[in-house]
Amino acid sequence: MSLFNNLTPPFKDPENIGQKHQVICQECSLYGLCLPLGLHHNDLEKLDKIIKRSHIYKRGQFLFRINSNFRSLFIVRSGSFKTTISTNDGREQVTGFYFPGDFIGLDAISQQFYQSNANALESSTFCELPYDQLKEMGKNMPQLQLQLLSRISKELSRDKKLLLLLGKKHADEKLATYLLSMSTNFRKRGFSSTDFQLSMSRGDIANYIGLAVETISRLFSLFQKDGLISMKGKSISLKNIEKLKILCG
Amino acid sequence: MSLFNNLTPPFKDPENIGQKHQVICQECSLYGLCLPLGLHHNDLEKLDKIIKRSHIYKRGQFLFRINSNFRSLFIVRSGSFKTTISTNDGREQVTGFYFPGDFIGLDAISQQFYQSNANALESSTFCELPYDQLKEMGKNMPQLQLQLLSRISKELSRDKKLLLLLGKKHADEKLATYLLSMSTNFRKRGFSSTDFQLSMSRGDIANYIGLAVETISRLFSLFQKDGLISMKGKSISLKNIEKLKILCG
DNA sequence: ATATTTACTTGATATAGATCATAGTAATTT
DNA sequence: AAATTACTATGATCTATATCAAGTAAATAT
Repeated sequence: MSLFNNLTPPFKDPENIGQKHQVICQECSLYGLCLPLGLHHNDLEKLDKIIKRSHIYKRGQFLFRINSNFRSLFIVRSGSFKTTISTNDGREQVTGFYFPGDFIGLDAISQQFYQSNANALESSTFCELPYDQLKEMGKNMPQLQLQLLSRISKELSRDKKLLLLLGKKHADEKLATYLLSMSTNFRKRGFSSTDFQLSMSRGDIANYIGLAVETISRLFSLFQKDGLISMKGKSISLKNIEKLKILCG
Repeated sequence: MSLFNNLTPPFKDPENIGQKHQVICQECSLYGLCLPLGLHHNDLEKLDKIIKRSHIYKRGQFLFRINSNFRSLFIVRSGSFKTTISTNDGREQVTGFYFPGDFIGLDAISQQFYQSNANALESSTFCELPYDQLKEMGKNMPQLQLQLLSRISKELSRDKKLLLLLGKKHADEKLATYLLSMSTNFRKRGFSSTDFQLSMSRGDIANYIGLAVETISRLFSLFQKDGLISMKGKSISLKNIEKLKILCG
């Protein structure tokens, strides 16, 4: 279980479904990272009413599948998710990892359908925002619209950097970049930027940054030998952030 | 010069700078492809007033550079543009090609600064939308906000597909995918989907889809030998779209 | 018109990282 | 607790595509 699971009230019993999940936005620990940021009290209460809060989704469980009808945007509450798309013959690409406060489904807004599959990397929860209602509310809440625009622009900018990574970086640069971006993810959420748990498998990391699993394994070993990191299973500790930054390219 | 240059009033004399460019939105041939779509007459007139219409930018000329202050969004009026980002040591990645009606700069909305370089692939013109004014107008024009959101979501979805291409597709699949996406670009703008001029160099194509120029050259030769396409310089004719579609993966 | 630069093509060779093979380890199910 | 399954590590080998080399064609400058 990743540290992210501690961001919202911890769910000690994974079978404890449907309870304690109705935390309102004002009392949510994600408040500072999430959509409501900057909304007035009244507006926040309205938004609060259209948000559906999920029970726990277990590892592998799907939030939505590609080409299914687009109805809602999702915001991660606890845990983490990945999105994937595939070629016709089944080669799969991980197109994003999502952590508490992140939006999932933004690329579906312009079409009728979801543009990827989304599933949980670990036991996770999320908030669901029915898009029709959100759209309606947005008409009288410019601040909400701007937040949405800003979030989607942010993801676009992230993906452009990923294009550079996939297109031009070497294996070691890819992994260093990935580790530092995870480090930033944790720091922004108030956790240690040097010691954390990766919620995704080596396979998912490899896929996301365009490498084979074996290459990732070898690089982790190499990085450890060079004193850049130390790791045990999914726990990792960044030992030389400066060197990692240089390695990023 | 690409066919796209004929979309708006053709500029026969490339030195004819500052003339004939003040076409209003209502009379612009891009109307159906562009931002104003769905706006009421009054709103359109307001929008029209904040739009600055550019003179001709020559091949290579920059619209903006990475890390410079974000002030405006741009919409291609004629010609075409590319955006690029680089590693520290100067390896460059083309992150997008932009054609008439396309927005440039959407990934800068959430930051203070442009996230890429943008320059013209050929003699081109654009409309400039000062973002502060656009934001202000959006508060009273939900339709405008939704258009913007839809456009940015569309680009996000395009980039996700590009991640799949860069991460998982083979060289021939990459090129086939690229050619068909160009074909769609032309079709959507009312041109032939089988016969067109590529405004970008082999080098730009290669870079965009993560290959070496030499590989592109070889593949073009191979595709011609196999009767998939025929081409002379930058003019290309798709001879077997069905086979190309199968090749896409 | 001619020179010079830049873009493109094709062949020969090299290599980064994939794939294959095997074994160990951790997680999950029975 | 044992058995099955999924994940991870590491060595050996292979291959798709990059890089290097050299010539041709096209574009731009003189």
